[in-house]
Amino acid sequence: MLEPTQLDERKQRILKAVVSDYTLTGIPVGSQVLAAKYFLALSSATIRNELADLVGTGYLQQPHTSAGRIPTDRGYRYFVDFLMQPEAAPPAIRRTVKQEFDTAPHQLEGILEKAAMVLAQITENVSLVTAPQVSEARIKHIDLVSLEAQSALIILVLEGNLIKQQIVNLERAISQEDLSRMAAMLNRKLRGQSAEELSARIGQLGTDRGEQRRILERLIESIKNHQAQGQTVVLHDGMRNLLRHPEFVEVNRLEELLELIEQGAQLAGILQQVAFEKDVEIIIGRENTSSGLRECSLVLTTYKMADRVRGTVGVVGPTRMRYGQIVARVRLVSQMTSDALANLGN
Amino acid sequence: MLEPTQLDERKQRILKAVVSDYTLTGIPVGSQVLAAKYFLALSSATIRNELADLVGTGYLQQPHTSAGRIPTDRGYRYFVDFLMQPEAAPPAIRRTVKQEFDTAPHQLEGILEKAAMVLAQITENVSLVTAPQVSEARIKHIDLVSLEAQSALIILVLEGNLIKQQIVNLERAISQEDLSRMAAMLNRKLRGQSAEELSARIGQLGTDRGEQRRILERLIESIKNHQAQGQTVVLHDGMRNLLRHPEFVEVNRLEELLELIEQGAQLAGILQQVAFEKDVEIIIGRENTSSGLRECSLVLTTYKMADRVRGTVGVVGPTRMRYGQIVARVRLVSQMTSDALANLGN
DNA sequence: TTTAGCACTCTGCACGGGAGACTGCCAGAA
DNA sequence: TTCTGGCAGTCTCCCGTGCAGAGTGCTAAA
Repeated sequence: MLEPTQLDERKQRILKAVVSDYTLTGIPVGSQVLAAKYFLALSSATIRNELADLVGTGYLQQPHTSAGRIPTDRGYRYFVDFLMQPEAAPPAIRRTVKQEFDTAPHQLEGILEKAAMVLAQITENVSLVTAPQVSEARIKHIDLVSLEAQSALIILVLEGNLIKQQIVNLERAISQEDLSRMAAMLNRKLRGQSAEELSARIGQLGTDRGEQRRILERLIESIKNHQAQGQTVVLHDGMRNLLRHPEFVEVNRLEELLELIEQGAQLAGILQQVAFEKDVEIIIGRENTSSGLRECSLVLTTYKMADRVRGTVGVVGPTRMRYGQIVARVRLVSQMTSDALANLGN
Repeated sequence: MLEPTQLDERKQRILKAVVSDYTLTGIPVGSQVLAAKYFLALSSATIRNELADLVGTGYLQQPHTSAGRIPTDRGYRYFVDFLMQPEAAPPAIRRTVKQEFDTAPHQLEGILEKAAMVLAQITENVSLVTAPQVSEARIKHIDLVSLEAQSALIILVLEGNLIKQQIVNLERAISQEDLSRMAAMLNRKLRGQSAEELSARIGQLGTDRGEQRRILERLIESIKNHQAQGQTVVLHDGMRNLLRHPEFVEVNRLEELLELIEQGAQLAGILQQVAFEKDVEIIIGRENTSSGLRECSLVLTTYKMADRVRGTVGVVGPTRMRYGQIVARVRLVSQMTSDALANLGN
């Protein structure tokens, strides 16, 4: 990997200035601008030499001969790893966020939707939020509802008051009374466990309880299916914000991107594969495996519930984004989300 | 209102040809094209005279002096009311739709999501689907789950296996056993009623059951709140399709439109106000009250559950759309949605 | 009432030239 | 050795021009 020592201090300052200026203005940055705005002690000629070096080593590029410089993906990466400093969100923003979370419903999905909405708003980009894995969530309550035609509805109340439902077909019609009794029994035995743990536990119900056992098997099976289909839900908001960015005036790229976001399945895969070594993970431009994201960056972090990491919150936008600002705001929303989920209790 | 007799038969045929050709090609239609493609018996000069009349009466317009004609909103309205004939969806499309609905989950929200997805796909526009009013839906099952800190979770299973939840604060902690007993009682008394009917029924529980009554009041209240906030959910899909239409290369309009769709609240209002006199309602261009839709058309119809109209399905797209085709496809999806919901039983 | 012909208008596109921005390089200064 | 001023070169962007093409409206004749 890159070492910060690869660039001397002056080159670092110049790279930082180019990234900062370009992310703000969207205009390629020339040596004169740099000299005037950032390096009063140096002449533009000196800066030109440094810029040429930075182009040579792949941190900057030139759209055309007589244009200023813009960062390459590598340049952004260096900036993000070694030069960037998060810009704490201003009080007004913090206040808005707090207000929004205060009015969120006391329930997992509502909170995540709120998180997506707020994050899109304060970053002016597209927000992404993954819902937790169902199989890892503890079961709070099980209910069985009799439907006509020999089938029943299984209702699972999970941590965060998340509700999952599934229809099971039974061999014979079972009355609501019997189902309620069964549900009461299941509640006594299974409360507080996760669906994953359920699989192990299933033998302990005894062989004589054929019907219960079958229902339980269906239940576990359905939860696993949910998982296997890669059905991780990815909430998103703020697509409209994409249109504001000049990099998307060409509509072709945008279409691919919108499709990726609307369909969600591929995104879910990407978000789950992210290795969270640091608190905030940033994926820049061509570092993305997906072609639709080749000119985009992702800024991602996680949120927690009951002290365990449960899902991802983050932002997609053009590679030219104000990383320092966005990182701070993504972190803020992640924190508020975790707090809101903690207030749900268990 | 307009009478079909306002236009003689030849003008009708010309208007129809202009609308058809323009919706297909997107190119303003000139007199020569019309003569060559549609009116072999007439010269272009004759058609020019007719076109000039149609411009004079407001059915057509000219983008500029030396361009062909395009329909005005009024022209589209006339076309839709008197000239259009629905184009039955081809077997391949019908098959896709059927397959998608066959794989939909047995549950209201899943079916509506499927409807939105399919409709977006087969119309290549943005689909809209409203969820039913909660207050009108019959209650299948009520469950109460004890949470820590003197609160409980009310779970309502409604028609279509739609689940609604709400947290209530209690004066004192109540054990899960007591809550379950209470739930069993509520189930016996309230099953099969709608939330609206519940309000009337509340007195019959007797004054002695203070705690139950309070829970019930909260429950009704929460359902009403749901309603009052105009919280009608509007599902949508296919935003990416908008980018394909040449009318949206100018990104300004698009942004307003995307915002309208993503936020949903205003749309919900529009969709609920639609008076369904015919089976399919079409709103064209400036007939829309909302400024974001001034250059869009809506093609809307309803779906049913248990023989009652419960929600709206439809499409938003540019005014230049193939109305005949879209109407047939919206109808198809509406029908399939109603069928799928019927299979859920009650 | 329809048609042929014609002059007219407007768009779209290609071309060209000039202004502006920025560079790279070189020679001289620190 | 490092920095700087100067200068020629290059490329984009913008604007004006001119031309081809499409389509019209009008007029006069069939």
